[in-house]
Amino acid sequence: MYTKKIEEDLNCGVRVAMKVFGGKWKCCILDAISQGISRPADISRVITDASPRVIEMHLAELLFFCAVEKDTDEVYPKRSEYRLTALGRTILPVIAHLEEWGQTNMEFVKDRQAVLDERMVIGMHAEMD
Amino acid sequence: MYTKKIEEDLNCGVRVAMKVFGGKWKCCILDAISQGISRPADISRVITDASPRVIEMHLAELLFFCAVEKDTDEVYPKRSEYRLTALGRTILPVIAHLEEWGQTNMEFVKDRQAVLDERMVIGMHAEMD
DNA sequence: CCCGATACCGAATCTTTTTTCGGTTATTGC
DNA sequence: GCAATAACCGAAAAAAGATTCGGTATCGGG
Repeated sequence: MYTKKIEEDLNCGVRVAMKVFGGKWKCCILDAISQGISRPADISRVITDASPRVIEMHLAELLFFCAVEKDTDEVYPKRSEYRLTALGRTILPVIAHLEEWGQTNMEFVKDRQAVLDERMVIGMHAEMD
Repeated sequence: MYTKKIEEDLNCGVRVAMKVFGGKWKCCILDAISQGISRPADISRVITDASPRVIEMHLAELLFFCAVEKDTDEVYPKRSEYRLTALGRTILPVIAHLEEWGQTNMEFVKDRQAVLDERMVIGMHAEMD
């Protein structure tokens, strides 16, 4: 985990939520675990865009904030199983809400992003609209 | 806006949502605008922790993705008013959901964070739990 | 005529987050 | 005995994002 230089304000609900499940891949990880994909190696195989390292780090943070719990077989080959806690399960509907908004507006956002990408290639003339 | 080096995947709803309102202060800005605080200078006065510059940049992005619309008086002193678009209004319930989760779990998350902060001061001995 | 207000932009600098890469431990399969 | 697997950690490097600072423009008050 990181040591922050700038004091963070956890008096805002949105910030608190982002603290717990705001990492780049945390929603994907929680989603995978909720589907029964419980071992780190399996999660890595499902979320191929994320490096195994970041999945480890995110799992450690989710564990620390008690969104997931771990159960490790200490004999080798080590096998860990991650499961959602009661707290973790309360996050799922919030993620579902985010996911729904994103799915609804995906095409529009992609289109706008394409405009932006094009501008970067050409050289950023023209206005923002 | 920033030029990304790593190609981002906008096929995930959560990522799409975070793209549009995932900046550090975007939820606060949308909330302020929804309450009728429409001018940049006023938003800055309300969100004192954010620099005016980042508010400008976030407003530009919200504008680009059509979450807000702008209406500028081109005579000096320039006065701009930002309002939520129909799209922007659809974000509010999602933010409310995030905010609610955060409020519900604020004390718990703060407590865990305190454990982490303490560890940083002392020097990071001990396990993660 | 300078100072403050308003809006906004560019660029350097910092902080935070993610990625990459190498390592540890110990078992199983060849 | 060597490679593959599993989980995980540390540290450097890269990328993303936020902040700071200075600048533009123009009006109005003192």
